[in-house]
Amino acid sequence: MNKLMMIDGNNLIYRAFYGITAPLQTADGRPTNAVYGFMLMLLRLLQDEKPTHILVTFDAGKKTFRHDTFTEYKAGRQKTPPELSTQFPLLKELIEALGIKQYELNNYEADDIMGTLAAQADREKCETVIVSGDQDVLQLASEYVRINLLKGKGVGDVLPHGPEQIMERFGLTPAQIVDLKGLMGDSSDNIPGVPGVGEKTALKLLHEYGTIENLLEHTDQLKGKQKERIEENADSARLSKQLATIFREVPLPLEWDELAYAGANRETAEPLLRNLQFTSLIEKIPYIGGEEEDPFAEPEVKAEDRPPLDLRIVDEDLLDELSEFLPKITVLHAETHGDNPHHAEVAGITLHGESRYYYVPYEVLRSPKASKVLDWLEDASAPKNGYDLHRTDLALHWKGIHFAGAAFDSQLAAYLIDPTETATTVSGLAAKYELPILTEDEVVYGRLTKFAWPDVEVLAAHSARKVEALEQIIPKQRELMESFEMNDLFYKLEMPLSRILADMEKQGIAVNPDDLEKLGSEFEIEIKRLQSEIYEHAGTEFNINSTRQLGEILFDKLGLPVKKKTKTGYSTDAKVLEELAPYHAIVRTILQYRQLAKLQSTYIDGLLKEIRPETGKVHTYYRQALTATGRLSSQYPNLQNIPIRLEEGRKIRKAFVPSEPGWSILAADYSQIELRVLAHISNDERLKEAFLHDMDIHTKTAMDVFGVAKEEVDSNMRRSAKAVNFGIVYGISDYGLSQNLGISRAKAAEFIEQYFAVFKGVQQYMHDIVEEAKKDGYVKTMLERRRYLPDIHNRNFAVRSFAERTAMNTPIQGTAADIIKLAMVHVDEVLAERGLKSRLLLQVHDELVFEVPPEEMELMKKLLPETMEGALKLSVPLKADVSFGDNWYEAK
DNA sequence: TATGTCACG
DNA sequence: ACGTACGTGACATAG
Repeated sequence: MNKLMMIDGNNLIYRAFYGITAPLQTADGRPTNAVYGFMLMLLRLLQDEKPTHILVTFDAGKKTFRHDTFTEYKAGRQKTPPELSTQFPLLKELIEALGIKQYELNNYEADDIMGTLAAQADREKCETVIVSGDQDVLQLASEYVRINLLKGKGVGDVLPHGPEQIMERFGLTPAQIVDLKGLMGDSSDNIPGVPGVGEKTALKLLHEYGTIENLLEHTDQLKGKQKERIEENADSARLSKQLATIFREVPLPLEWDELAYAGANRETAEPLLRNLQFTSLIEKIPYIGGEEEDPFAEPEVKAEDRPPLDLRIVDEDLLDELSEFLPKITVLHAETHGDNPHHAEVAGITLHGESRYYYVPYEVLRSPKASKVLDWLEDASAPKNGYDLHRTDLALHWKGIHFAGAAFDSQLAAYLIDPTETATTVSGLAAKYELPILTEDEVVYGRLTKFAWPDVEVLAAHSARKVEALEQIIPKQRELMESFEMNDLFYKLEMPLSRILADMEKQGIAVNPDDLEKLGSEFEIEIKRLQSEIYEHAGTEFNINSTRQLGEILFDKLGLPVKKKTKTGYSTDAKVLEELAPYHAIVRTILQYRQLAKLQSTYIDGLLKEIRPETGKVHTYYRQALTATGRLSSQYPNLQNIPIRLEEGRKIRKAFVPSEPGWSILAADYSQIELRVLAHISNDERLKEAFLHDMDIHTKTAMDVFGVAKEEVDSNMRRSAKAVNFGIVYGISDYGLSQNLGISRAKAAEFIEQYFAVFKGVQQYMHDIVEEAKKDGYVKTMLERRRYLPDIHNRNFAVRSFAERTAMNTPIQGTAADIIKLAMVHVDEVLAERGLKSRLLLQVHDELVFEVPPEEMELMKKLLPETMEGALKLSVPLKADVSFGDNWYEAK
C-alpha cells in the first residue's frame, strides 16, 4: 500500500523558526533553530505516518501567476529575517541527504504543487497526507487526502483534518474553504476579502448561501450595513476567492518513483548532522537498510546502553575514601521527593569529580563516620555546582544538615537563558543540549501516589547519569550566558540571592495561631449569617460555592439578566455581581459571603495549616526560576498575596508577628518603582520631571493629560489618570482601559491619545520596544535579563497583540524585579558587615519585610531606604518608605 | 485535572 | 474583525 506525504516546506520552516527559540547554531555560528525544529517535526511525522513516498515543496521566487491578477498579492509582507533565510540552503541540503524528494517551480507556490499532486492521488485513490500550518490547504481534503494542520505555535502537534473534521469545525465542505477565505480575506497574504466580514459573519453567510456566487445573487435578502458592504465589495470577494483557490493543474515533470522514500544514506547524512551539531538526532534518523521490521523502533540511546560510569555506592566503609576525595568534587546532586522543599524527603546525594561518581545514601550520611562529608557540605569555600541547589539546601536543612558553597546552579542558568523554557528538569536540559536521552525521574520513581524509591543501585545510576549530563550542560550554559552578557546577573545577583532566599525561608515568619483563630470565629459567625440570608432570598438551600448551582439560582430561578458567560455556564464573578446588585438584594449578600469565605478558607484555615509545629512559623518557598519577567513567586504558603486592600482581610496581617519578644516588624517598600523605571527607560522628560520633584504621579498625570492646574484635579480625574498609568505599565490597549474604568472604548482611546500627546517619550518607547522585539526576538531588562517573544510575529491579531503588550511590560516589571533583588543582596551585605541582628523575612515584589530588635530600629530606618534607593542608579531617584509596628498590620 | 474565582504587586 | 489589560498562587467544585 502506498502512502504519500507532502510537506509545505516554507510554512514548516517558518513555524520552526519562531517556535524554537533556543539559540542553536553551527560550530561557525550560523543559526540552525529552524532547521532543527523542522527536523523534529519531520522525524515525528515519519514515525507517525510511515509514508512510502514523500515530497517537500517550496515556494519559488517572488512572483507567481497570482500577481498577474492581483499585483498587491502578498504585499506588505515582512522581509524574511536573515537569520532564517540563511537556513533555507541548510535545510534543503539536509532534506536531500535524508533521501527525501523536494521540488519547487517558478511561478507557482508550494500549495499549487501539492494541490496538483493531491488531485492526482485522489484520482488514483492513493492515501495522502498534507502537512502545513496554513488553513488554505484545507480545500484539498478529500476521501483520500487528509490535512495535518499544525496546531498552536511552534512545532508541536498536528490536528488531522479530513472532510468530516472540516465539517465539524466550520460546517463547510473542503470546496467551501475558498469561499470562506474570499469573504474573510487573509491579511498575511494581503487578500482583501470583504471589509467588516470576519470568520463569524463569513460562516453564517456561507451556511445560508453556500458559495460567494450564490450569496452575491441574493444580496437583496440581506439588509443594512452588511448588504451595502457585500454589494460594494462583490468584485473583491470574487477576486479574493480566486486568489485563495489552489491551482491544481501545474505542469509537473515529477515521476511517482522519484518520490519513493526508503530512508537516509548514513554516509552522507551523518557528517552533515554532525556539522549542524545535531548529534542527538543521528541515531533517531531512519537509514536505508535499517531494521526490516520497524526502522523507527527504539532509535534513542538509552542511558543504560552507554559505557558504565565509575560509580561507587558509598557505605560506611567507603566514607574514608570519599572523605579523601572531597577536594576534587565539583558537582553535587541530591535525589529528593516532594514539591515543597521544606517537607522533602532525601534519598541520597551524588558527588562527582574527575571521572568518579559517589552516591551517598541518606542513612550513610547520618553515620558518625560521615562527619568529614558533612563538614564539606557546609563549607562555603568548597564550591559546588548542581541543579536546584536551593531545594537541596532546604531539604537538608530540615534534616539538620547544613549546606553552603553553591557556585553554579544550572537551573538558574537555564532560567536566565530562557525564563519561559518549559524544560525545567535535568533530562529536559539534556534533551535541549542534545545529550544522550536521560530516563525521566518519573519513570524511575513513579508518579504521585505510585511514588516509590527504587533499589539503591538503580537510583544511584540514574542520579549519576544526571550529574554526568550536568557536567556537559554547565559549560554550554556558561558560554551562552557569557555571550548574552549575563555574567553579572548570574554570578553577582541570582546566585547570591538564592542563598539569601534560602536563609529567609529557613528563618520563616512567626504567625500567632490564636489571632487567626479568633478572627476566624468572627468570620465564621458572619459567614453563617450571610449563608442563611442567601438561602432565604433564594427560597432554597444550595452550595453557594458552586458556580453552577449559584448560576442556576441567580439566572434561572430569579431571572436576573445574564451579563457574561463562561466556557461552562453563567459567569458569576465579582464584576458581574456588581452589575447585578441593583436587581436583587441577594447579590450583595453573595458578594460579602464570597469575600469572607475566601478569607476563611485561604487565609485563616490555609495559613493555620502551614504553621510548622517545630518553629511556630510559616516557611514559604520562593521560586526563583519560574516567572517570565524575573519576579519571584511564593508558595506553601503564598506570602505575596496576604490581603491588604479591604480592611476585613487586612486584619489577617495582625497575626504576622516578630519571633522575638520586644522586636518589631518593619516594612520597607519602593514607591512607584515601575513608573520610575519607565521614566528612566523611556527617558520621557515630563515623567522624569515629575519624579525629580517627587510629585504625586497620578495627580501629575491628570494635570498633564487634562491640561488643568493641580487644584482642579478632582478625584475622578486622578482615578482615571491612575488607571492610565497602570495601563501604560501593562502595555496599553483601549479595550483594557475601558474595562478597567467602565467607560467606552472610544473614550479610553481618547485618554490614551491625550496621554501620548503629553508623554511623547513614553509613546516612543512603546513603539521602539515592539520594534526591538520584532528584530531580536526578545526584550531585555536593564540588567540584561531576557524574555523571548516568538508570538511577536504571529499572524493572529490577538496573539500578536498579547506579545506586543508583553514586550512593553516585561522590561518595566523585570527591571523593577532586578532592582529589588539587587537591594536584597546589598541589604544582606550591609547587615552582615555591621553585624546586625535584624533579619530579612519576606519579599513582596516592591516591599521587604524585616524583624528588628529595638536597639537597631533607628539605624534600620536610616539604612534601609539608603540601601534600597541606591540599589541601581537611574536618571530619576528611587524612593523607599519604611514603617514599623508590633505586627505586619501595624507596619503600614 | 480543568475551571472559575479571587487574593496580591 | 479579531479580543486582552502585566505577573503570580490557593481554594472549591466537578468530572
